[in-house]
Amino acid sequence: MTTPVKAVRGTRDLLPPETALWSRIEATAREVFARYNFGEIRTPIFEETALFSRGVGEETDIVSKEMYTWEDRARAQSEKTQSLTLRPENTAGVVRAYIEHKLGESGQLQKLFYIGPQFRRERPQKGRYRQFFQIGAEVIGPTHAGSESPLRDAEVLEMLASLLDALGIEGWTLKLNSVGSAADRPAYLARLREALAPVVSQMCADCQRRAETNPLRVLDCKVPEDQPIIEGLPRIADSLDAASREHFAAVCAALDAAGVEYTLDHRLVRGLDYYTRTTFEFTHGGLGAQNALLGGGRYDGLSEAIGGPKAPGIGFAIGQDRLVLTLQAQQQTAAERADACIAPVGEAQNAAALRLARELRRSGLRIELGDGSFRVRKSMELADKLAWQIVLLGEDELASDLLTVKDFSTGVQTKISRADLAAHLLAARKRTT
RNA sequence: GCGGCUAUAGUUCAGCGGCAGAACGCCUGACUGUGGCUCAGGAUGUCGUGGGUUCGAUCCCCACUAGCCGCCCCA
Repeated sequence: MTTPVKAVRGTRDLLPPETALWSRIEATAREVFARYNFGEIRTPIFEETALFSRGVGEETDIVSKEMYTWEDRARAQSEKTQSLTLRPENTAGVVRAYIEHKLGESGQLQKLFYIGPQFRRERPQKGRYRQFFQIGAEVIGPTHAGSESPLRDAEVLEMLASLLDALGIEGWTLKLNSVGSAADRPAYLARLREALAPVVSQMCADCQRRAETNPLRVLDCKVPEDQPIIEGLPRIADSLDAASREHFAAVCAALDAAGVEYTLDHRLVRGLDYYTRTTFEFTHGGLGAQNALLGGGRYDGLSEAIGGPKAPGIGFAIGQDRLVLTLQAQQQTAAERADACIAPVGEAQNAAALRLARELRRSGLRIELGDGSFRVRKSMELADKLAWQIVLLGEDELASDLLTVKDFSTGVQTKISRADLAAHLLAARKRTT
């Protein structure tokens, strides 16, 4: 026997009943996005590698070691090979599409959402997969369309709070920070390096490494002994120019007015180079080491970084896998039941049963169809597992047009005329769900 | 990429250097057109893969693979 092929590391199959939860999350997200007047965008699963190296940043972990990249072969002698990459995130692709289709020329703010798989070659863990699913949105446009307005930041954050509430996620925390403009960043980094130089030798090994490779990440360190040192380091907030500071204050004021709760976290640092000014993360305690439900921020210079016009924007990506984990921990998902199971009593009633099932399904009912080769006892057992009610279809029923209907939740068995059956089952559904 | 733990029935998990186990689930019957509760029976495994030690390995050792936990990073 040949060895069976298995799903590759870090990927998995999603099966019922879990997929019902995935669908519900997507449906809720679409509803909420619609209320904020966002439209859907679908970008390709793979892009030119340069999009990510220039957009996300050559030095980020994502680009430097986590991308699925390959050389796509040339089709003809005259053609060159092309370096392609499975998208590790979707913001760069959306901004690429924004530039390519000259969406900025409309003069309108573009409000786009996406739902789809992303790929990063990390070591898999709970809540961290190599193919994972993000639900995200971007607000982007020319400055005169209001894309830089702090009100946009606040609206996006308020929308996220509403979405998590609509999904039934309990106990989330919004962490908020401003990492400053493209101009603020180098100035702050210089100050940070200066402050780190005399103290870094007293910090943990990770911090000593981070001080070299990515000093911002030192702020993220969780080692208790390092905390007093980190508290003494310069804060990003103190290095912001007046415009950034004012912008961030306006975001906070709008959130206060809307009644969205948040905590300021001056150490919140994001791992993608394109983030500027407002950055945020929604976390949930139940997720363990991967506690970020979603993350995002402003990216005022991304369009220009990949060759487009000035197009400030703000966006986020939600880890759908992590929403599923959180919701599963809150309430266990039960298999969904059909409204009714049509059970032909003998094989002679099979054809009539299919016809009845067709009628009921056309009225919008969820119907399981049994088999006349089953004994009634077995049909009852089966139906009780799959459906809320059973409709027995035997010789008597067909002759009289009065069908035997039993409701498993009450145990009550009645005779219902065929004409009234659909209405009866629909009414029962309102009670049971 | 680094460190640790784990891998046995469909599922959750016991187990022991000498015939492979439980619970739940599944199938059959008691009950030939009535489920749930009960009772009686039954089926199910390359014990993750490959090597080694041993008379003998599911068990001990090594490697690999995968999952989980932590680091890193992020969604």
